[in-house]
Amino acid sequence: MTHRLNKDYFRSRDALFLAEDLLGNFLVRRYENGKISKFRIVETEAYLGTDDLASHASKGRTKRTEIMFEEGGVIYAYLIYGMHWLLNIVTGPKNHPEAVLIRGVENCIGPGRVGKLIGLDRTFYGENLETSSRIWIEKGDITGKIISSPRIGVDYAGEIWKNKLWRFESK
DNA sequence: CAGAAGATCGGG
DNA sequence: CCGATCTTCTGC
Repeated sequence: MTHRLNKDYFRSRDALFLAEDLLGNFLVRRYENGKISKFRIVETEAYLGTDDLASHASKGRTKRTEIMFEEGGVIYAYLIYGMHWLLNIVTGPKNHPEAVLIRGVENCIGPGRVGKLIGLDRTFYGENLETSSRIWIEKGDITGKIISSPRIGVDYAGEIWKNKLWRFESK
């Protein structure tokens, strides 16, 4: 028996809460050939609102970031360094730009690796996690303890934001 | 319109 | 430590 997390789950809490709460849940991918794979989420980061200078949403509403302003429960996928697709889950209510970056799943650490693992590309931008037939999140149990630390690769965001302990790992 | 930098990764 | 590789944003 499995339990697919619905839109209410993603829109009713902020990215900071959900980044930690998503640990232990399963990222589920149904590939074109029908094969279904489930990956336990073990590392995440929260990007919160327009003030957070590490968040793309701090640039304002653009064609790239507009999905972050939508109601939680959809995917924000984007290409970084010309070769890595990163998976983000939009959270919170509409017009409240937040997202959780999936940095690692069991046996596969690194946001670019996760994107490659599940075959992420631009067509996943805006995908609805409640209704999609190819990607969704299922309830799982947390194992071990959770540690938090500064987010990776955001030194450009300034002292306030780069030092936020908004990266979460289940050990 | 040109140039720089990026929520990264793998190889040497 | 450096190159890959391309989108996005900034400045002139």
